[in-house]
Amino acid sequence: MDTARGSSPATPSPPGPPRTRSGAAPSAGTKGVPRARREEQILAAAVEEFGRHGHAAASMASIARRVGVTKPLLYTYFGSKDGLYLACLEHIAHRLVTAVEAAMTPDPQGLGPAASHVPPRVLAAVFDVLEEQREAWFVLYDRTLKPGSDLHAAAHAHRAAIDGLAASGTADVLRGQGNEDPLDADALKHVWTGTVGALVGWWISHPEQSAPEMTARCARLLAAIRAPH
Amino acid sequence: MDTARGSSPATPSPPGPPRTRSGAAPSAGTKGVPRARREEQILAAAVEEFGRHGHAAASMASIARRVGVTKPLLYTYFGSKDGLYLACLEHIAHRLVTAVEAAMTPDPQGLGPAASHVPPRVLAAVFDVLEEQREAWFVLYDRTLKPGSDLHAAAHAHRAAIDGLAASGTADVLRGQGNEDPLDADALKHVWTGTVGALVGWWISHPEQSAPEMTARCARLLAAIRAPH
DNA sequence: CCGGTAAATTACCCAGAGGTAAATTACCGG
DNA sequence: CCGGTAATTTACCTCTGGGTAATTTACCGG
Repeated sequence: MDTARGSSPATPSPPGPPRTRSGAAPSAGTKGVPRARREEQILAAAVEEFGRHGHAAASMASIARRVGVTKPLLYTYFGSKDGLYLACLEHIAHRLVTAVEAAMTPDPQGLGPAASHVPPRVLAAVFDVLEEQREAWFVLYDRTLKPGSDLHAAAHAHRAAIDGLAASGTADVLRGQGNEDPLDADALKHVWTGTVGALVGWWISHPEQSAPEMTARCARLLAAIRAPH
Repeated sequence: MDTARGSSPATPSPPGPPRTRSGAAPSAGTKGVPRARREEQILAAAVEEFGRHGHAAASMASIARRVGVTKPLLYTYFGSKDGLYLACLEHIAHRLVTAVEAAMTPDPQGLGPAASHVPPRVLAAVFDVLEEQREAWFVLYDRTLKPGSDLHAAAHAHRAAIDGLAASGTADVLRGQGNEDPLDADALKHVWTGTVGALVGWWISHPEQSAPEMTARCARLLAAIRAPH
């Protein structure tokens, strides 16, 4: 009783291909899904599992089941649990960095956008990237990774690009205030990424909200926080 | 509510307790530590483990090892892993709620403190409670609990009291702005607790910082965020 | 039609973690 | 000095989960 068996997998079997003489057999052999597409499916399922439960609590068998496939396939494609995790890390880090970079350095003529317009733009970019895979954020920001492990280091490294962008933004805020304390800057950066995480967490528990709706809501909240009270 | 409270010595390693004929043997038999004190030690170790790695990734053996004791003792004292987790939950939820409540409704004569003074007061209270067990926060706010499980429900229930306090504070801010949207209020509450979590996370990675130092830093950061930029 | 290869499965192994029964050691009151 | 009880360990069971070897099924080019 190890892996998926019998009933139809997550994705309904593609309309044309293989299909043994019997109606729909969960037997061995190719299912006509090329490796590249399978890898995408596996990656998507893995991101969701890892993001939801954290690296340690996520199980390979569970990911395989979600895709409608068995464990060994994951191992032939990704080598190991850590290998799969690393692939997830790279995948989403790349997408997030690209989007956030674009949001922070936009219009070609002239300088960057006005400082106070940056946070909403960044949030919009993040929500857009995460729309279909909201848990992805928590793969990157997985607090349960054992400090000192390779994975912890890898996650830290992949976060570095995003954290760097966050740091440049928050540092400006503090410098404008005459605050040059590097620890304050580091802490504020942490608070910013933590806030994004909190927003994504809220979004996950409100699946009906669209990315643009989230963006609008965040604009309201940011305004409320900044107003004098 | 617990076990007998004796008049036995109270310092860490009692000067003259048991000790077999040999110098120091890891053998069976009592070590002279009364149940109540052992339970405290176990609870402390468990909070740290659960907070660091999340419920699923934490191991009983690891907790036992940290205390300098073996697994069966944990089971005779707390019944099961979930039982121990529940005990942790109750312990820290109680301490946090008490402290935050006190911070939000202080001076007996007159109304509560000025609205803008509340957040720093709450943070000070939280940092004070968590000073010696910073990871405790993440036992309460453990994102890796499987939704639908008993533990998830229990954690949610224990968070409820704190979240309620957060909600009352954040709702005021929004109402002062003319914003009555309940979803906005819920999201802002989530952002606030998330921010506290982010600050605690930063604190954990900077062990040399004292609670008062954290409080001061947060005051600076709050001011910086609220100032026009 | 035949073999090669890609896509998958079945059936395992093994370490580790939750959990338990039974024995062991020390103390304390009579 | 004796027995009861609290504190604690040793040794074990079992199930889950990462990981692997060998095998099966389907397609494709000659």
